[in-house]
Amino acid sequence: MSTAPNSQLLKGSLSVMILRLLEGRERMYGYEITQKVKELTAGEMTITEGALYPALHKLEAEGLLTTETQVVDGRARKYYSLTKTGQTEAVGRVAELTAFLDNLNLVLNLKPSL
Amino acid sequence: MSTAPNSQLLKGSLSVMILRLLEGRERMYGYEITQKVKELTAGEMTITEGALYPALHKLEAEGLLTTETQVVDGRARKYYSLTKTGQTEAVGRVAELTAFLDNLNLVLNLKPSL
DNA sequence: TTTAATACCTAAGAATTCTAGGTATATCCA
DNA sequence: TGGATATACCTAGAATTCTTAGGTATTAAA
Repeated sequence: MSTAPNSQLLKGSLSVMILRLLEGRERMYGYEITQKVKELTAGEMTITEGALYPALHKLEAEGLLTTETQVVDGRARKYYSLTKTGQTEAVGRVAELTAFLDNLNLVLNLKPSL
Repeated sequence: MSTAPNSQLLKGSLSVMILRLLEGRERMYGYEITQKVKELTAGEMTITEGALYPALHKLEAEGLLTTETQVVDGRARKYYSLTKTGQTEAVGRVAELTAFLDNLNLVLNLKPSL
C-alpha cells in the first residue's frame, strides 16, 4: 500500500505482483508475500492484508491459483501456486501492465530514471 | 483508459498525468488533454471523459488548478492552469509516482525495458 | 441533412484498496 | 509468569477511482 505513508497501491497492480512473484517460485503463502515485497523494496512498499487476502481469493476463484494448506510450527499456512491457466495469464497480465507503464512514461516524459 | 481495449487506467495515475502535462504548458482544456494523451501514446491510451472531468474538478476543488473559460469558434473551452500550490504538488506527486514505479519494478523484476 | 468532430457535463455501478477490526499460536524478553 | 511482538489467517465497511452510458450544444464535412 505505501511508498509514502498512506499512499495507495495503484489499482490493479497488486494482482499482477502476486502472479509475477509466483511465476518465479513453486508456491508462496500470504504472509510470505507481504514479507517478500517488503524485502524487495527495502521496506518502502507494504502490502496490507486487507488488500492481499481478497486479491488472493479472487485469483483463486478465477482459476489462476490453487491452494494447499499445511500446518507449520503449529500455525496453518495456506500455500498458493499458479495453475496452468494462471501461468498463461501471468505472462499476459505482466505484458499488459508493462505496455501501460510504457505509455504512462510517454505521457509523463520521465525517461531518465525509468 | 485503455492500452488493451477496456483495460483500466491505474488508479491514481490520471491526476498525476494531468498535473504533469500542465507542468510543461501554460494551460490546457479538457478535450485537448484527451487528444494530447492519444497523440503521445500513438492512440494506445485513451482518457475517458467520465474519468477526466471529475478528476479536473477535484484538482480544482483542491486548489491545484484554476480555470478560465473562453469561447473559440462558437464553442466554450475551459482552460486549466496550475496554481502556485499546484506547481509544488505536481513535483511532489510525480516524485511519489516515480518512487512507486521504481518499487513496482523491483517486485516485478522487469528492469530491461523499464 | 446527417454524421463526425469538437467541447462540456453527470449519475450509477463496478472494482480495488484502506482502515480497522477479529482470531489464534509461538517466541522473545523482562 | 506475563506481555509484547511476530507469525498467520480472515472479513466488513468506507473511500476512491474508473467505466459505462447517458446528456447537451456547436461546427465542419460528406
